[in-house]
Amino acid sequence: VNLQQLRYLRAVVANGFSVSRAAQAMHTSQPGVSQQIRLLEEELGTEIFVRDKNRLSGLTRHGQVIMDRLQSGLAELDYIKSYAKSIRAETASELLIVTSHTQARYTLPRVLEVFAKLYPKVRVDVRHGGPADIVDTLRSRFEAIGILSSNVTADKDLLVLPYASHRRVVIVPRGHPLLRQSSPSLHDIAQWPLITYEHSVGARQAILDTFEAVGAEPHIILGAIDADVIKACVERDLGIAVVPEIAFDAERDSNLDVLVAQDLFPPSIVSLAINRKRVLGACEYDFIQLLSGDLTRKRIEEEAREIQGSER
Amino acid sequence: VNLQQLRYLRAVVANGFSVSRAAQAMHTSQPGVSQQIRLLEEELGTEIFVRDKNRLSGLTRHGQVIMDRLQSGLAELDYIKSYAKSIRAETASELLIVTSHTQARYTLPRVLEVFAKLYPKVRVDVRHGGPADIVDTLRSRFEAIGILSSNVTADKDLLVLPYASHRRVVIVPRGHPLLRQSSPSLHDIAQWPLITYEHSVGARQAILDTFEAVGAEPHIILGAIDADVIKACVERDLGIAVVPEIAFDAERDSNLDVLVAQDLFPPSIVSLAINRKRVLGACEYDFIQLLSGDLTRKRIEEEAREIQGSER
DNA sequence: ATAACTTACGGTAGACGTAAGCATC
DNA sequence: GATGCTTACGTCTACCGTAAGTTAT
Repeated sequence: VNLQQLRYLRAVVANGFSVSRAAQAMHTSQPGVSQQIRLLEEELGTEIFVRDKNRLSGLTRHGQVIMDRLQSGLAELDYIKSYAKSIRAETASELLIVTSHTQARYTLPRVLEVFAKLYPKVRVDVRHGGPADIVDTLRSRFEAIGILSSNVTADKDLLVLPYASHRRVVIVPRGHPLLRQSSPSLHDIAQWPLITYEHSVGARQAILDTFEAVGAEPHIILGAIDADVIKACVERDLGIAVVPEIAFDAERDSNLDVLVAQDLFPPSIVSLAINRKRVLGACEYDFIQLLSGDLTRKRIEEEAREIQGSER
Repeated sequence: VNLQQLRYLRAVVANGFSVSRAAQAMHTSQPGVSQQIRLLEEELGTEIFVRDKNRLSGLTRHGQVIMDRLQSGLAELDYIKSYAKSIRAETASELLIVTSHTQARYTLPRVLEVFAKLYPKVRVDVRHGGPADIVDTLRSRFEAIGILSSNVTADKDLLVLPYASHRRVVIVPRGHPLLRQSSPSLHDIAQWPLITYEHSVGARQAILDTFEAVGAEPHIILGAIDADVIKACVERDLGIAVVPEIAFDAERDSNLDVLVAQDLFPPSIVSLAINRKRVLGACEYDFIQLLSGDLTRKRIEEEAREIQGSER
């Protein structure tokens, strides 16, 4: 068994069971990948992929178990390389930030601006995705730093530290009838077509749950991936929306109004999330502290030590 | 980076930083191991081992982090092979049981006898060691099945299911003065030289804690690794001892007597422990159910599902 | 006919083993 | 001088890429 074979396997899965795309991604030839996978299956004595009409189409039952172990195993080993690279450079040479679109768009830029001055040579990659994507990435790439704007269910592999809370507001087109009500209720708001996030975004569920808790049934007219799209749609009077306060800028969004009934929706809790196995360096700690002064190195080290308990 | 290199690395650590012994263990030549490790260190750009007078003597600070990830990563990948082997054979071809000496000696034989009839072709390896060894093995070899006779601190990687409780008894040489007391206290018992387990055995601490709780200070005259040695010593009147009731056999141990004051010591809780990542097959479930009828397949599957929660 | 995986085959890198070299006790 | 790690070097395996083959849409 060879590491390369396992990487090929992972690449094939990551590329939707396409050997050709996997080969491209791995900068190698397609037959090589094909053959190595066959060899591996032969050596293990079990089919990993379901072959459908001479094409890979999925994982066998056993393949799923194998891929599970393979993913986490390779993640560990890959981190060794990432870690080695970071210590070689003394200070990290790149940061991988995974976060929600809202954070990437409305809070990170300020942080990145300051950070870039502190560490002009560090490349920062920002990815955004839904909570599931973020957690997935934190699991498979230990070096990533996650910023989640949803309440992630406690995860034994991750260290999750809430550090901020953003109020949510209802935005409406300028001069909207709702503005005339002194303190509109959730039921009042539910009367109007609602524009909200797409399924993969964590905030969607939080918002819908709030309506549901009081028995209100909003009519969702559109699900968008980010607040910018939502705002654009609200401007065009397609409906109203609930967004984090930080996504609203009174100057730029002059075509929108905010309802005063602020606290109808629970705030969005922003947390830092990192893989427990991650070893942070000075650069990372500085970045994190820029997110929130509360997240000091000392505190993070304490929190990290906490739950572990029984490590040898 | 090559899988083989990583295996060499692990072998060197496992063999007390001896390259030669690692090479032997890996059935290869010493120079090969030496060179591959150098190559790996070069590729990673960091020293993993502390070299002391042309000899490896420990891990560097970075080496520790690397080895940590490497151990768990390789464990995952090795399990793939183990798993593949087990599905190839339809029923498992071997079981690895790790347990305390007491269990291995006094409860397992009966179980193994029945199991051998059910699965005559399955080879069963029984290892014994202290709680730390057992947990270590369960962490690095997922295929292992652990039977712990101590209360293991909750471990996120392991599924621990208590299934039995053994009373502890005080054994004394036949006709010992203590037998004349109607119900001796812990203080009375502490008057006599005590033979107990060695440090690595979990029961030692449980027993000493019991004395300490009432302020008694037994004089430990000997620490042995297993109950058989302890019994032999008690027979020769070196002292008295506290052992699980199952370790005492009235017929065979005719030179010993048991104190009637039974419940002075807390019982020894016996638990099944398996790695959460382990996939159990019919053979394993049958083995486990032989340990205790309560440990049905259904129950184990339920318990396994429980704490996970947030897996993708 | 095209797209995708598989088989066939030759070249080459790199892992392994032997043998010699060095350092420490 | 014995032990144990390192360097040097030749061999040989096996991985990879090219090219041709197969299969299904």
